[in-house]
Amino acid sequence: MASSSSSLPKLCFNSSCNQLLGDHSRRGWRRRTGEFADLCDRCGIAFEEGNFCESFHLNASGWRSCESCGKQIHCGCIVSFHMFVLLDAGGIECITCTKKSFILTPNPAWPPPSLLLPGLPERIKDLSAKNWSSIAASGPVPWRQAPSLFNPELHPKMPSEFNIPTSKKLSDSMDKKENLVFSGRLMNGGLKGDASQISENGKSGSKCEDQQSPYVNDNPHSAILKNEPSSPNPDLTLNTTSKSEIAEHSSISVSQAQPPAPLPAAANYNGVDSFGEGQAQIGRPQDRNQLLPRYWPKITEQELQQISGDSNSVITPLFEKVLTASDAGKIGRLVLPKKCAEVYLPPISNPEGIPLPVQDLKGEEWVFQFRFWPNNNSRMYVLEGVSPCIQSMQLRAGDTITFNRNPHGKLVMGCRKTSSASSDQKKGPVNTRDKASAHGDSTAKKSKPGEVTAQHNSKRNSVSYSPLTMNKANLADSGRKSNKVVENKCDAKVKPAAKPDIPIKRKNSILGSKSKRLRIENEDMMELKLTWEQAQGLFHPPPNNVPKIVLIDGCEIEEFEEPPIIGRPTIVAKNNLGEIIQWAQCEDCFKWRKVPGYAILPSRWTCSENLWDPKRSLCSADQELTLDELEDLLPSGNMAGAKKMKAEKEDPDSLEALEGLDALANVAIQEDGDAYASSSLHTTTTKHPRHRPGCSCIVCIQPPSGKGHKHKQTCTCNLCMTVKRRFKTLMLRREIKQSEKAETARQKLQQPEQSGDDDIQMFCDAGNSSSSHNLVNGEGSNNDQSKKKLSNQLDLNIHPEREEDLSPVLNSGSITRMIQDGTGGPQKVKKISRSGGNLVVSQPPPPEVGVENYSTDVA
DNA sequence: GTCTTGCATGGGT
DNA sequence: AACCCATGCAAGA
Repeated sequence: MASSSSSLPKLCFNSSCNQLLGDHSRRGWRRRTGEFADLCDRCGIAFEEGNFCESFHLNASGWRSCESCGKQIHCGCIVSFHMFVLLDAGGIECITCTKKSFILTPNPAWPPPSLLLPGLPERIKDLSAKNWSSIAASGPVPWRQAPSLFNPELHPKMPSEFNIPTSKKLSDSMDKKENLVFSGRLMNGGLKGDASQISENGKSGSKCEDQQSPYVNDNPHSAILKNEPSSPNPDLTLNTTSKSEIAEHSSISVSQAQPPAPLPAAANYNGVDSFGEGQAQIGRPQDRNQLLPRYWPKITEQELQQISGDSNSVITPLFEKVLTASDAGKIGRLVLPKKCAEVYLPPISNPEGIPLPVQDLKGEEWVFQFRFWPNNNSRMYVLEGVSPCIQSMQLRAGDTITFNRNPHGKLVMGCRKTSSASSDQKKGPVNTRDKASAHGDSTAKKSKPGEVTAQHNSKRNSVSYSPLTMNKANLADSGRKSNKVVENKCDAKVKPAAKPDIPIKRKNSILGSKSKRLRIENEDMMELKLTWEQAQGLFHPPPNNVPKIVLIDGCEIEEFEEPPIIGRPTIVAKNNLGEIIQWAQCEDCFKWRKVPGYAILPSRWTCSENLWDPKRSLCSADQELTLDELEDLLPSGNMAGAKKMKAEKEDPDSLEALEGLDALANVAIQEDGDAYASSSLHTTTTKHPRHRPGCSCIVCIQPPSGKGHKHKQTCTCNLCMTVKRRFKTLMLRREIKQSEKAETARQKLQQPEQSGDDDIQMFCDAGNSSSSHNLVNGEGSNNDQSKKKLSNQLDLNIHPEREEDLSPVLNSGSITRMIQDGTGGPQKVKKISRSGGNLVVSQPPPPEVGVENYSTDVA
């Protein structure tokens, strides 16, 4: 009897007594810590005889009468919590009367079909234990909400019946303040009244109306099953039984030696809560037919409260499932775990199934088709037509859907959304699977694929400021395609506050998944890469900030400690004095203003912000540049402003049409995913953070792909000369490396159009008209016309960064080539693999290239 | 061409 | 080894 393990002198746990306990004490009720209240002889005897509340709580509030026999029961008191059940229609019933009411049913977890159908709620409302008994078939089950759940012979046990860990473990669980409630904890009383509010010594009886101990309804079963229904003194019987079970439970707990956390946290919680003696029967499912732990309802109090709402409805958590991609997909089929379907849903014999009304959290009623498919001599249960509901609840793959039953027998769906991606990654177990893992669920523990994926994701989800992490919003502006890529191809976890799209189950990786739906095709990967690169192009590195280069999935990502600067693109040029200047276009009037070379302008910049030239700090001020100068200066793709101005000047009527064309062009450019389209004339590339405005290296002097100023074949500007020289240099290097091909290479140099069969393939920019002066072509080597057209033409509009990709360090196995867009539209960039891999390119401009001469001098 | 339906497949438990 | 179940996929609407 003595249960005290402390060496300190102890007082009787009954606060009304507090008598000093000697060596001998009597064990009272089970406390929430899992220990037992130590009582003095007098109190202990009163407890054992079932008179404790009558003796000590008589003046406390919370006494209620059994609706059937009128017996007074002190509700809400831990001492007598198991002596009554809450009636659906209100009121309580003593356990004796309850026992008379319940009998088991073959599948009593499910109410009569009539209860499944809408339209009968009123009838259901008055459903009492007797109603349930009328539909029951065999055996006493005091859990009117789901009597079958406690039919160990016919049905899998509810989590409430799973093993309870040792008291120590239970205590530990309590210490962790698990917020989960026992699945069988039905009563909203348990929701509204914190368990802790129910004093262990019964002092909180005053709150009993609001704190009807729910737990007795969960598991009084244990007492009843172990006691003869004819027990003359139910109270005493219950107490006695409890005590015997307590001992039994202790041994069970130890012998089964479950890890502290393998059980649903809910069970853990209840295993130690103040309602506790009912857990004597808690045990792990004994046979293989029982639910897998992953389906155990791990519903939290909060969720229960959400489901039960303000009503005093009693919610019975049945099972839950983490939504898969299929479940949450458009197809609208939710695969139900077989056991769950067979145990908790109405039996179906016809594959066509039956309509199954389900209520959601908002009280909305949905009717799904509950059916099965024959599958390998078995069945596969599905709920069809769940898509609207899933969408309504804004659930996605990875979220958990819970199935509960309200007192009326109606299914109520709850949900648990996975937390945001970042917290997922950082906080560890968050989703159900992880929770299960924490519980020791072996299946969950093996779910390493998810971890792999998480790592994979985290790879992309740099915490530091990188264009990648910031490119979402920007890409949204810079191109629909890019945006699409980000949304579809990047794991949603990258997106802040987004949930993972994929439940990550069994799959080794999303990218490498066997699932076609999850797999990112090579082409898409390429698209993704380009998108990242484009994103990089949008950012200026913060001043004096050297980025950290990270290689992710072969993509070079720069990370900055500080957020990158998104600056307004400008045209770098030189003035008469040879000083580096920039030409910036006013957002409002489209006029170009000269600003110092060092200036970094905000993305939206207007004349009024022209601090350097007060004379031209108003839009009304004339533009310094003539239109012709401007035309020379501007890359063709960015002539919108100039054209607009010119058109306005020459023919005001044409302006509108021109704007329309520009809009179309912009759309086209954006469609092509060119992040530069929206802005860049010359942006400081983050690929080369040292390239500041004014930098005139080979990379910086070139406009972005497709946007460049068209140079004529005979053009001898510095840029053209540089490119030509560089091309020559490249070929020479190649010549050295491939001595046996030296002769061929020289020929190619002289007749570049023939070089297409090899590595270097530069394509013309067909954006120009017939007089276009583009370069070398490889693809068209078998096309004589193309050859002629392309011969001796240099493309000065190649993407400089593509060239950088040629760096053997970064991309030794591939070479970028510009593929001519036959429509004359923006170039598309593809990377092709090189088998030879022996071309060394993209070294810094050779020394002979006088970079200082490459700036376009427009002054 | 798209959507729906029902079965098949195969990795995971 | 049997079963489960996520998902593919073909046929039909």
